Amino acid sequence: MSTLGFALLSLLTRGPATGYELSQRMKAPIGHFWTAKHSQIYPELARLTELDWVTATEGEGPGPRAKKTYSMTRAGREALHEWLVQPPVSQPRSEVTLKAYAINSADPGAATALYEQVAAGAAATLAEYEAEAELMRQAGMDHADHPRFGNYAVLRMGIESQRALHTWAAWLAGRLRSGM
Amino acid sequence: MSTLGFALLSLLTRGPATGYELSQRMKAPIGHFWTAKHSQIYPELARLTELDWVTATEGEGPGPRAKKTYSMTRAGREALHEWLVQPPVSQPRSEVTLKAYAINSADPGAATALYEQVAAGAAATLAEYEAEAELMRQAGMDHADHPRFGNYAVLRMGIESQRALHTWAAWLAGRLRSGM
DNA sequence: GCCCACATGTAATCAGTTACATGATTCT
DNA sequence: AGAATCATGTAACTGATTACATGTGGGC
Repeated sequence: MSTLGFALLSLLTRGPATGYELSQRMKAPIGHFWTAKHSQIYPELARLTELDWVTATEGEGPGPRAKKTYSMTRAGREALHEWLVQPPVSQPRSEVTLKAYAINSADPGAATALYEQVAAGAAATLAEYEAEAELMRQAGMDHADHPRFGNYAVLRMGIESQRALHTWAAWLAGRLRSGM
Repeated sequence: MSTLGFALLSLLTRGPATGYELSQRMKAPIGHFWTAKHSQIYPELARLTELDWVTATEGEGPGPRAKKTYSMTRAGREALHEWLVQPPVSQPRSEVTLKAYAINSADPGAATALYEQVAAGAAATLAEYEAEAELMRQAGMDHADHPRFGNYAVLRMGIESQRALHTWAAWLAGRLRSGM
């Protein structure tokens, strides 16, 4: 099973949902670290159904096709349970870091502007996440026994990532300015 | 042109190379943020050659085929120059963060062990990167005018990323222990 | 003799994005 | 009347991994 399959199972731990709702749920907070379009989600749900890791109950849809609400099965829960504690393998990809590798081939002014912009964007996103995290703490979501502690944990990673990006981009912009 | 194409051009700013050498060069430091197998690199070099962004000079190879050494052309340098200052679009993917989202469905003991392991791994990688960065500073690579400043900049992002990962994983492991 | 480094490719498959296709309800 | 939201799918294509395929030279 692909990572996306487990991502969908993870989303279903928050309760049954349609493919459409799963794609909405995927937006925040895990969308900061894993995304998929509906065109990838629907076939994946079909595969999960084949495996009997999820089941669908059909109902009246707004369009020409039936609306299907998916729930995890016992087998799905077991598969997820195992996957969750396997050491992760995927390595990150970062286009902005790749660009920094060839920075001496870039126009200094434009490059400085780019990394200042990246730093500013990271600062803005960070502020957003911090505000959301504060709301979550007020709801008690920062305790491991809260049913949506996972949302808080993911947001914390978002905060750490954006902080790292901000620190780095601001440092780089500064270096470029002093080297001009 | 795909991101990989620009990654290869970036690697060629360090001097002409064969496909094989490019795949070696890709290992460190940019391999921490962008990788490709040789099976993806060779066809991509062919596409870059079609575009006249690189040229190959052929020579005797160790195997049945000729060894080709690639160099960037003026057009390649111009294309890279433009790409370097375009705002990056790709969003990161993190399997370990995805797993944290469904943490309440995991076995608490195994999950604690997993995040402790992630934290320990990040600490080890961080120490490695710090040592390498110190060597680079001694070589003067921390100045924007040094021809390999890009290597140092990428390594700095590696340091910030590992620091963020370590902070987060250690925090999460601590939370899981206190919630047990 | 066997493994490793050097060196280059192709084929099959899987993962992910973009575009195409349909249609009801609700809000402006 | 037109746009947005709800809702589900397929087709075509691009990007990336795994597996197949070949062959030399050097070290143990």
